[in-house]
Amino acid sequence: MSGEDNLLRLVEAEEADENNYHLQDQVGFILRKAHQRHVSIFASHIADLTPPQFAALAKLYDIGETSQNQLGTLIAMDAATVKGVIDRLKARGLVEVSKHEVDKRRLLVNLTPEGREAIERLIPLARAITEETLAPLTTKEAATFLRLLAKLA
Amino acid sequence: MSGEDNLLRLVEAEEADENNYHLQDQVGFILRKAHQRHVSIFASHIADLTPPQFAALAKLYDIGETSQNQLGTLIAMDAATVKGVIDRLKARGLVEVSKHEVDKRRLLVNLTPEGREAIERLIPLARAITEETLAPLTTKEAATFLRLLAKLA
DNA sequence: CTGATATCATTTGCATACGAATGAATTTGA
DNA sequence: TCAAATTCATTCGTATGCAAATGATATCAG
Repeated sequence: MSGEDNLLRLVEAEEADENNYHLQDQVGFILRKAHQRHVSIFASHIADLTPPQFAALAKLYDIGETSQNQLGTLIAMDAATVKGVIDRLKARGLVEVSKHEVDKRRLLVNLTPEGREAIERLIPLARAITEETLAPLTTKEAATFLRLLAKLA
Repeated sequence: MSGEDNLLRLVEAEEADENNYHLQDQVGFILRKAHQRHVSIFASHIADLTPPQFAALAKLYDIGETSQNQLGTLIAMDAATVKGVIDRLKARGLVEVSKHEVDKRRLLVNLTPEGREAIERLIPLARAITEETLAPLTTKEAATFLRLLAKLA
């Protein structure tokens, strides 16, 4: 085989690599799969609540009563989505809503005693979920990953 | 202030830290936000297709005709989800389906010429999407991030 | 060969997720 | 002050995403 042949092969290989699009290497696709895996782990530990519902309860537990819109901002949900989440939590008696006395546009949301009891019971499970999600990484890798992930989010 | 006071404060701080659950530090929550950001970037570059629809086209372009179920496995979608995605791509003339000659359970899916033209046109945009998604990271950080993310997915 | 098991696809029901449109209430600015 | 712009919430439409049930077909085991 001549040197020219080798060069030709190399050039063709580079072109093939450039022209080839591998879905499984794209950050968006892997991000979607990692998210799916996390949701699955979450469901295996906490069967009666979804991650968004848990997020709403956890944030209300953290900051106390707030408006539906503000809550949505804090847990990264748009107005339409947060409404559905709050409606379902309300139907289950975990949160209660009331009108803001001064600003009549606002809908205040707060935990009920049942909601408070629920989130206090679930937080230890949530810690286990985080741990299991990160289990494929070493402690050091997990710290690096979280740092970089936060830069992307 | 006595040494005992300092010790008490330290113990209280540690307890507070243990008892405090910060949603915004949990891998699941950040993963969800990073995924949201990616979808948003995707939509800003490719308005007429969703990431799952793009994934289906890209995989069919890569491997050629396959069954609906097999395609679902390759792009990480369950049977119910992939059916909806394929139905919509079919309605737009980007894929076509046919029955497997031997195994009558299987539904074969393939790109149409329009689908092939579309995915060839979109792949350069997809590269830009990946690049923009990873833009907050340096090249080295991005490589590290992708390696760790893949371990989680 | 045939009954049990497994696979492929579909359907239903529920839960995010978001764009766009709408209406009510508030704030701003000329 | 008052019209314009903004904010808060709701509704509608579309698109994942998954569990569970169902039906059709194929494979396996005795």
